[in-house]
Amino acid sequence: MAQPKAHQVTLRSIADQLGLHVSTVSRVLNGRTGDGVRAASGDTAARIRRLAEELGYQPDPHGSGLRTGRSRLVGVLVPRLSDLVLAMIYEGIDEAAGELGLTTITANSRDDEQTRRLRTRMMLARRVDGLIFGDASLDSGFLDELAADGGKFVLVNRRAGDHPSVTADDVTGGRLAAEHLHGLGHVDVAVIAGEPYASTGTDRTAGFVGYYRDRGLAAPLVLHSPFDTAGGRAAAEKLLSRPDRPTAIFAVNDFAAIGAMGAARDHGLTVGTDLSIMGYNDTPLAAELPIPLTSVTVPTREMGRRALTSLTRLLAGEAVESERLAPTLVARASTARP
Amino acid sequence: MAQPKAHQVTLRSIADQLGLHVSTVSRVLNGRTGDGVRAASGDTAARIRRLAEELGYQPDPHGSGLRTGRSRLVGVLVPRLSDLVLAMIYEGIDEAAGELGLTTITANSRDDEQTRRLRTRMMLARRVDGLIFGDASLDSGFLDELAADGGKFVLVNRRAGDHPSVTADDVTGGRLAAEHLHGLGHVDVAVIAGEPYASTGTDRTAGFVGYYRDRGLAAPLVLHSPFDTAGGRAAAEKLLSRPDRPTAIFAVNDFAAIGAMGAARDHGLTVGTDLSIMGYNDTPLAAELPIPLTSVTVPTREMGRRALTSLTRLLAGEAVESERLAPTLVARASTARP
DNA sequence: CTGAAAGCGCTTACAG
DNA sequence: CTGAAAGCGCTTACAG
Repeated sequence: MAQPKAHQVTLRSIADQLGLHVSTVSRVLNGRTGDGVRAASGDTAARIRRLAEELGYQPDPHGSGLRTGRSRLVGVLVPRLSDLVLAMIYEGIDEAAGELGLTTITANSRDDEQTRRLRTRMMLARRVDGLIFGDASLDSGFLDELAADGGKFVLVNRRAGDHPSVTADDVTGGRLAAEHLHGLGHVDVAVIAGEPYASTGTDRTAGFVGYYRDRGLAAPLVLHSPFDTAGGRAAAEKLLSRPDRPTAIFAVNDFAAIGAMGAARDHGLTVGTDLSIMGYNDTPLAAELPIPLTSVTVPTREMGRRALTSLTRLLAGEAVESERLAPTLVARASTARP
Repeated sequence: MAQPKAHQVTLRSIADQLGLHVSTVSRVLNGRTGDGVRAASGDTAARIRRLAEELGYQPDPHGSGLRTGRSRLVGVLVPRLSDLVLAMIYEGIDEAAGELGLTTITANSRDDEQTRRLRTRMMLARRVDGLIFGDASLDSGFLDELAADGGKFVLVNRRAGDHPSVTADDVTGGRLAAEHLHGLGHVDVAVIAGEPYASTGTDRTAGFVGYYRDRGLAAPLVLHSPFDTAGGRAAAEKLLSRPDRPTAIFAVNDFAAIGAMGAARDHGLTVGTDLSIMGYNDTPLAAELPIPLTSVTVPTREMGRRALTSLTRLLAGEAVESERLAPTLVARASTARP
């Protein structure tokens, strides 16, 4: 026998109190308002709605989920939620989900293939209706498999293969960065490029390098590194120790840029004056740093919102196109003429 | 009629293939291994387990949830996930939850009472088994109500009322900060105290102020502010504009401290030399800043893990005690002798 | 407009 | 050791 649940309000308890059948109550409470078709007579419907409201009825998702085969649950996989950019994207996703009565569950993959598979599996076990991946690797093998198995998902922040994605136009963003530094007069420039498996880093780098190359200028130095502060510091350390050290550094991520600022200080260089450094994403910190950081703004939360919208379209059977949101550059004190 | 689900593996499909009854399969697959009691003969059990494994059986939580009245879902409410400290706590919670086969859902309350109520309601509608609040307000009215209604929850990071919580010992942390600055010789000190409704800020401030008061020294200046960089900058701006400006500032949060560093620079002060600034939480950024930030380390992820453990105990009917984790101070270049 | 039935997948007390 | 039944709460095609 089932556990008696704590005097829970169910369709049945409402139906019984009103002397109606539970199916009638269900029809009314699920009735898309504004329809021509009515689920019950105006009077009956009103009585049902009033009582449901009064008792604080909340449909049990286990019941409806079991019956409909849909959970109204969306899984969101990210490299790590403690990466501010991903946290903000997730906030956008969750905000949009909440407005549609969807619930999100999230997990960190730490950009590790095995963890990615395991956590995806756990989300599928939870019967999510669809997934949003914020941790796509350019090597899209896992996603290809998942798609082949009928998995429904969209990517956010990073693109991969031909899977539908909502990203910023990172190539353009990288080009904006190059245009800015070149415009200031920087010719010897370097890129702290992030991880090679992430389209964000590689696209920004490609845009940046392309700009210099297209003008027949010396190719920028490119160094890969983790996306965090320590990674940026280590990469900048290497760059600044070279005899032909650059006059400007473009880090594909604000946190890496902050790390680079630390390395600059260690080398006795004043950022903005002796060395220009810029970041990417324009995190809330960038403007408030002791030396405000030039960065490229990306509509992070909006990216999350759109990814969720895209996913719901996909789940509704519509075809969805990838979206590329436009970045803009914000010049601050960390970059200046050489 | 129900939607035919995509050839899903169910207890029934396994039972049919093996010529067994679904209840037998259920008993075997739920059998706590290592029991003296066996759910089925060794041979039958082995066949069931082998087939389940082979087909990749994953129990449908809608079925078990409906039946047992438990969802194995935990709700986590935070002020905002884009606050790094909360993101790290959440990571700890989710990590521990995953190890126990629990799934977490999270939401931002933005420290807004109405949002807090709404999002809690949504989690309850999702039938979470229990809740973890990372956004407790010292005015614990809402939590008192929830507890009276039989809601099961623990608090994390911030304490409130007598509700079970897992926090750092913030009073001690504040005292450590005071001891450090006083030890360096700072007498004119100020506190950027955060929001008055959060125990983190008020406890750290109380510990700090208490240390100076206990020694008969002038009471530190105390200014409340938002916990973020912009808030810290604005508060420091005020402090540094005073004729009797302090020689050291204790910000109860690293991000506020970074904002204060910006304000110092605007005033032409070199942090560490002309003005000491310290933060709290020792976020990964602190050590990597151009001027490394003195801070108080708190085992953030561990706090999250323990909160989850506490909640599972509570849900199992055990009595749980509040926990206070010990903080330690990390001295860096941002604080020095006046 | 409303009722009655079926059944989604699961667990568990009961029989044998 | 295994089966059979009941029932958790819900939705939906079918009748009337």
